[in-house]
Amino acid sequence: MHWADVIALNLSRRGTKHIVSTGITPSGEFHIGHLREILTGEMISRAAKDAGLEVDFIFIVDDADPLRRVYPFLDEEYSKYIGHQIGNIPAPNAEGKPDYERFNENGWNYADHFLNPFLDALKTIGVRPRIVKNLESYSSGMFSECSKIACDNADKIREIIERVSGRELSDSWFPWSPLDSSGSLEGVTVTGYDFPLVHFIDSKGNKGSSDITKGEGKLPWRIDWPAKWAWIGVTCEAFGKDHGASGGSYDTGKEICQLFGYDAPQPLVYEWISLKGKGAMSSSSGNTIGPMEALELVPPEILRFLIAESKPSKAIEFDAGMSLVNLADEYERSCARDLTLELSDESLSRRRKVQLEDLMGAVRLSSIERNSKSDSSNVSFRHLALLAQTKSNDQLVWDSLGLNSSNPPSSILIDRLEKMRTWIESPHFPEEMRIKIIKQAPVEMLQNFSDDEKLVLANLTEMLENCSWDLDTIASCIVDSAKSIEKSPRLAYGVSYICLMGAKKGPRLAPILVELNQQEIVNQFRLCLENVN
RNA sequence: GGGCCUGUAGCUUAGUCAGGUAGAGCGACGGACUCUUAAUCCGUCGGUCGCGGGUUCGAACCCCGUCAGGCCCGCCA
Repeated sequence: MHWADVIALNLSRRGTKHIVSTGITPSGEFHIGHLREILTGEMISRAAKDAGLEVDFIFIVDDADPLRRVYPFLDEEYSKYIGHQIGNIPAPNAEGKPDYERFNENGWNYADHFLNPFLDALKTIGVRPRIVKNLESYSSGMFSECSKIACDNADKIREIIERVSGRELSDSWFPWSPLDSSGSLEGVTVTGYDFPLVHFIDSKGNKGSSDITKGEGKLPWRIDWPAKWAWIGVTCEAFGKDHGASGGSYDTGKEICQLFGYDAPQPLVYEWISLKGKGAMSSSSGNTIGPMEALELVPPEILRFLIAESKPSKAIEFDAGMSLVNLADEYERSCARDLTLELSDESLSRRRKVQLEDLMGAVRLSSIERNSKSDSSNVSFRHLALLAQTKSNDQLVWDSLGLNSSNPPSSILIDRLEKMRTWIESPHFPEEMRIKIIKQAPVEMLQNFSDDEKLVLANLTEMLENCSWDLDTIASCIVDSAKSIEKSPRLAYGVSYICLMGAKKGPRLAPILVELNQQEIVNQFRLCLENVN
């Protein structure tokens, strides 16, 4: 059974109504690592719906979190906002400076600045969660009840965190972080509690009080999280392995949640996505691929497939080079198979059955719209990469695929071709996929030619020189150059590939040659002929 | 120091919860085809399941130890 279906099955044992939650702090540019958080949750939701459950899928935006430091993409001016809640400070402009104008005019804040493009990207991959903003939730009193319980039971919470995480909390620790008069959560020391007020002294020695029912501060993360579960009614949440480690925030949250009179949600821990050969994704080192950038290259259903086919516990190494080709082709191959039919075979081993079920689940969860047929283009990535490189315009590609006005290309295929062209232009496109005629064939390969191959090369050179330069003629020249000495055309193709591309195999030749200059090609063959002996 | 996750064919991996002769895809190799293009079709090769012990009639799976990579135990999501 697919991993998402396994979770759905567990959920069905707990009840029929569920709230599946995900959450991210928009403290900087999103990257595809964040996509795993959202997609994992979305796939669980979809699987749960498929299992007949009623599901609400939400995305909690942690815009109540403070700005931790001045990130490399920010101007030094942001240092004054350290400790301030990211939903309450201006967004950076192109130079990384705070954009006061937009902030004052229409409230364009730091969190939204990073969040909104991500939400757009989510739309294109078929993810439309209900958005819950933390800052709003605090100020509208959604956290009030849990905040009161937390403050009333500060000792119990302290005990749980110290025992479960094994770390010691300072004497001044309190389960509420008040905002000081300047709007900062940092350097504030709690001095007393008298519901609904938490009294404090800030870093400059100013005293003040924070009303916990009005969002004049927030719960620290380890309490904030279980409080969300409780007030929202979260029954399932997928989270990164950092939270999932034993003694981590899920473990403490699970117990703290009980104080709120709520059972912790069904957990699912997922691994990180890293960039192949470059280690973990990190915005500061520039070692990152944003969801938007990824979606320019990768068709959305294939990005989904990447997440769907990997078990959450497996680390994913993302790579926009050859791995992408293989991934996309595997998706196409899988779509083309009739997995239901294959599964109906009684003689299948249990193992084989499980494999087919998982694959079927992955394909099902990869389609952009739930319950739609798989978003297959029926053309392999490899094939499309060739067409995009050898055909100068889209119409020629459709012609080659046998598509015309009565049998037009699908919107998926049109989208694929557009992305393919972007990809080919990008530095991510793998060299081994790039079609290019080399200037000089490797002499070593030429000198290993058999007598037959030499003969074919001589034939071919002469035939190409004298033929008319069109598709059919070129093709028959190649075939005939071998047939004339009663050899398989394969031999002639092999010879041609070595001379033109330095490899034993290659893409179908005639359509490529016809785009090139006849005399240059002939000259190249002639040059090879001189080198064979 | 304490804990968690991962380690299976060249690559990606399934199988580990419920122990029963190691499964798959890709690649590679061989063959067919050159009449939709690195395609397609057919076939072959490929694994001491990180390592060492233990339990068992039987271990990739359970137990103990060990090595390697990653993560958490810093209010950090």
